[in-house]
Amino acid sequence: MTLSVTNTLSGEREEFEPQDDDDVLLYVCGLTVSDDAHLGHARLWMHADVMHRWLEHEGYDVHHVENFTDVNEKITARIGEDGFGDSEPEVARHFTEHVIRDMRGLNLKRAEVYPRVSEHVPQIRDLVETLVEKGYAYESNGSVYFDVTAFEDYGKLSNQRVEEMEAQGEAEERGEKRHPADFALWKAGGVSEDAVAEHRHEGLDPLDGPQGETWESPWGEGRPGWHIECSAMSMTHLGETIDIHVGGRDLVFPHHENEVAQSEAATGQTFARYWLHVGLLQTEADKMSSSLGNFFTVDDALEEFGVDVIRTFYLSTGYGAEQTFDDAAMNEAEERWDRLERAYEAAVDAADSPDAYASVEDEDLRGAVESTREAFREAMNDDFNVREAMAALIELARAVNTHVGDADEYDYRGLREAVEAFEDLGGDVFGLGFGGAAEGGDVAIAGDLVELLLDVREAEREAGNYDRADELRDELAALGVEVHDSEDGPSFRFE
RNA sequence: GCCAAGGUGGCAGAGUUCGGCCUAACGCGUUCGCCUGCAGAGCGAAUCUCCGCCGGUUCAAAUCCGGCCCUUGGCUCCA
Repeated sequence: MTLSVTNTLSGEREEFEPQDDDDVLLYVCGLTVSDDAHLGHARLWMHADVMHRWLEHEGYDVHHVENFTDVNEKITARIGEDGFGDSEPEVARHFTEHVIRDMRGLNLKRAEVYPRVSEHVPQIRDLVETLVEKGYAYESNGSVYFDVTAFEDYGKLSNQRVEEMEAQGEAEERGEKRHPADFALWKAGGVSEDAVAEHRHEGLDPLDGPQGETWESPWGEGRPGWHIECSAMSMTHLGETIDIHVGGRDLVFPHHENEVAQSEAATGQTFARYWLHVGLLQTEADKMSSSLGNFFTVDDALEEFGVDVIRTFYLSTGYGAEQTFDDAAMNEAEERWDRLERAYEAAVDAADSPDAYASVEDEDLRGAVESTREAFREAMNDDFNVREAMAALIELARAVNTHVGDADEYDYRGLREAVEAFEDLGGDVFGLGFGGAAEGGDVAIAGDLVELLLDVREAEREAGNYDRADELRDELAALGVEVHDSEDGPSFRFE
């Protein structure tokens, strides 16, 4: 049973075989650091992260590179705003730091390298020079453009034809370009004032003017084009041919198409062997008036829902499909995560209880662990079908609940195996917080205090003072402590 | 107009690569039963015979073929 993925290049499902048996070269098309990241970005990261984790789980050494685009008009447009900084690098650093905090908060595995455009200008210049020398690019007024007609395979990723694009652009729109589909590899001069004005936020003095960085080049002072950066950084850190390139579906054309063209024209080698595109996150679209509050930053979402609920939300739809973010979806995610977490805690507690010392054998439980691992693996190998894999985990939760609820004596080994499956599959692969934070210090004391209150409440119950008992339970609930009565006495969990 | 992704039961969302185990997984919601002093959690059950529309292929189609409708993303220095 091997991994198969949907490759945008072929439009079909293909068996995944990395160039090297042990290593996987993974490039994730990163973010332009001109704003705080929102849940749409996080969805891409999360799916790339789960792919990374699954490949590692299957024994591969994953070399993960993810760029930050820190040279861009959108960044210069923010200069001087809200104390973000007085230069392009300062503004970029401000947002980069924020984005890294978000990534940590989302429990993403670290990439090996997070290259920045500003640190790869020499490589970009070299790449552009190579393209000019090979006849795939031409200089025009100090800018350099890629000549799409010179690259035979142009359009192979997005399935478009150069001839058809020809019809779209009127001659006067071409400006310095020979063909309307040609794109800039190197832009002459400083930042474009028009582009900056377009992204300039209100309340800023337009006379401040753009203050973007510029670099020397054989064609004069200028800045790198947008698409070239990914090619240069990918090649610098992972070589001419990578295994997997992950990106948002909105970037297939022109960005990824152009990456393929310029990279392959320069090296003569395949740029990326598998192109995996992540579907976009939709909001309740048509309420366009409230579009201000319509997009959630990662920051706010982390605050409101917590990592595990956010990850569970993303885990309920395959990476390739679109997903809608709304209250109902988040509520469902919350319920699903609670269910998993409760079952996990029940398994941990039961395995540690006196009833587990008898250690009977429950075939159903042990069978469930085994079928969960099998189903999970099969689902993940099926184009990273996270929803199916998640379903397998929930089946395990049911099996644990049934065992803990029905059995007089517990199957210690079966419970341990279940706990391990939760931690391995749900924790390591899905990045969910199973058994993560060790309880200590204040939390332990709080737990002892709750126990104390529950003892008091038990006394009230035995005395028939149910009003008082319910009051205590309600008050604890208000503090985030969920009380659960059973034959064996009360238990609780922190929400 | 062109390219791409998608239209599945109250919601959400797998399944379509390799047609039958799909009278459609997992979950959310609702209802009921067990449990409980009550509640929650848990377990069990019900709800939904149906997979955008039309036609075709087949013993058999959500899954294959043809046509149509709709939604979303992209279409040149803009992520």
